[in-house]
Amino acid sequence: MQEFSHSLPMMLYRTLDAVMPRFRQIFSEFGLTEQQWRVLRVLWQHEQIAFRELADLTLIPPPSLVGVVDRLTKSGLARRRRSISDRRNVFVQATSKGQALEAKVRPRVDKAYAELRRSVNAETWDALIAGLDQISSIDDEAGGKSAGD
Amino acid sequence: MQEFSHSLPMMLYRTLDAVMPRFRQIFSEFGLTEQQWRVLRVLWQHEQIAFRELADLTLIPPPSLVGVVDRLTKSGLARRRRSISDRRNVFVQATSKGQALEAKVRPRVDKAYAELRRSVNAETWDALIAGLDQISSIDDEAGGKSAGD
DNA sequence: TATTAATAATTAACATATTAACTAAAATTA
DNA sequence: TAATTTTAGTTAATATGTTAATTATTAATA
Repeated sequence: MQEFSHSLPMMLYRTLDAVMPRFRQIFSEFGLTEQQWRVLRVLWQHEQIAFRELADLTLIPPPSLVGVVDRLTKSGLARRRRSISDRRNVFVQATSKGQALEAKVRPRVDKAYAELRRSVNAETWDALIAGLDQISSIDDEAGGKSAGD
Repeated sequence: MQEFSHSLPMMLYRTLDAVMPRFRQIFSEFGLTEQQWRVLRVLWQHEQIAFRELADLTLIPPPSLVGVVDRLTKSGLARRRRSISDRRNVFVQATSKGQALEAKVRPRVDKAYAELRRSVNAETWDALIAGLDQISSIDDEAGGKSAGD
């Protein structure tokens, strides 16, 4: 039985702790949080996107996303739009100011990401991504809350 | 250039989202949060442990750990103890009630963990852990906040 | 020894995660 | 069509993450 410190969850958290600070450093230079960056990152490739889909793509839970979009709106970087056909739905889109930010932030982030990737052996990296992809696609049936109830 | 959705950070978050719910489910049955579990998990193998070391081993940042230990104390599962030699230092230890909890919670968690591990190919798992270990040991020099300033 | 610098834990302020409850709107059914 | 159920977004309550500032204590130095 492996050590607690080397359990999968702890390894995942430790890796995030090692990797994220360099990116958050960049985000903060532009007054962005990590979650705000993720939302913008998605908005930059969608003219407009449904709230729920935005939550899925950013991995931000809906209750949290409400606040993130609120703050992006206050910053003038994004805006909400009610669907006309189904007024329950909300679409989110980047403002022109939000769009303009891409040209400034992305190069910095992309560069940091490239540096990170270069610091790791290529096969190791690919195996890692593949492993993560495999585990993240496991159906969460344990716990009894599956879709088959 | 790979997709945003398959960037390392997003893959790590997605994996955690896939893996953690089954454990949190168990924790909640015993009135524990994930962080409280982590602290107890460490306290169970240390007669007493320095606050800072506890933060390092649980990967819980000190400001957060203050609250976690507070709540564990209110629950009667842990207690603080000031160091006599250096009154700045705080030691944390599990109460007898906190120790007793191990026999109830750990078997459940260990079982869930074993199931998780069985659901993944052995070589994939090992490669994953190895990759995470390698990346998490990268010196965070990017950002200019290294120890060499 | 008085002063200054360094440490350890904590507090503060703000943003986010988690789970449950709630509201409005739409879809379904009696 | 009225009542019921479902769905989408939001609010609420509590816990935690992140960064900076504070407090208490100790160590280092003039």
